[in-house]
Amino acid sequence: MIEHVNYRELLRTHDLKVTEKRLSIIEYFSDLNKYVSPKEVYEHMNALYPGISYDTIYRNLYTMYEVNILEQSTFEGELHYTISCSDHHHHHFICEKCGLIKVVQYCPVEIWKDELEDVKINSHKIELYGLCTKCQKKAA
Amino acid sequence: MIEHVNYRELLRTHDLKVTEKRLSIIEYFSDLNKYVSPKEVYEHMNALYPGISYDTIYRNLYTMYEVNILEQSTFEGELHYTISCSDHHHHHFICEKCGLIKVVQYCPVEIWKDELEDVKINSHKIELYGLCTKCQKKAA
DNA sequence: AAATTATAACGTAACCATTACGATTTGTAA
DNA sequence: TTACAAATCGTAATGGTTACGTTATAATTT
Repeated sequence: MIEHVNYRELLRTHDLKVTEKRLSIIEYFSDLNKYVSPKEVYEHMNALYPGISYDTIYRNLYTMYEVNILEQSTFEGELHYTISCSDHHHHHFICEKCGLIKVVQYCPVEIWKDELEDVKINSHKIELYGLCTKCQKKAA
Repeated sequence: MIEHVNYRELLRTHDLKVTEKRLSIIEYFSDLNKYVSPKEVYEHMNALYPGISYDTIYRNLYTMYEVNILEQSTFEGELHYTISCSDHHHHHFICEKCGLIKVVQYCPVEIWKDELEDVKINSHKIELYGLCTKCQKKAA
């Protein structure tokens, strides 16, 4: 998780102008620790800034994804974003019920590179799905 | 890859009526060995059966996915399908250039279960992306 | 083989997430 | 504080997907 310290700095680092809306979006994500859809972001932002444009939401989400402030994933056909844990390679467990994220460290990409020696692996996507501790208890 | 043998049988096994369109869709996939979008399937089918309904394409793709004749994946925000290699657990390498699929055997799901002992892992998604041998040569 | 019934396909429009765009406002640097 | 580039607004368009009443076809029964 990115440190709270200074969202202004975070945006400046990536040559993005520091705007109210952007700060507000980052703040929304900062303690969320789950993937949310643009719609959810829109609803949150529209409460704070009534009449905010879709354009502002979608473009900012994508822009911040491009510079690695956010992570993007497609879940059931829809885009979802979460704040980026930018400092090291990792993957995610995602709770199917509540969307909670847990970071997973182990990554066997080197093993796959051996298995597929004739192709060039540029990237990979790994996601684990299931129920978090809380949602397991609720289900029982 | 499912054996060519008998697509009729394949459909009957899953309590699906054997129709021309369905046979034709399976035939289209049978030697393709890559993920394609519904649009691509539509274009192929519309050439064979001019005026074919979107409904027929989308519903059949989804139906055949449900009974595991096809596999589904989301790539750049769009659904994609390929014929299912239904007989064993595996994952895919997908060529970013031409869409070619290679099957990957190794799967570390047990390691992840150890790492995340407090959650219940129900499923997982693993995909490797890069360039196949042919597309590497073309690029050079 | 004909009749019956359940499922599939047709034709078309609606839905909905996402994107586009000209006009306006705001942030930043000179 | 002026000027310019970038961001936001407001709104409409786009495009993949789904919905649905009607018609056709496959499978089952008589």
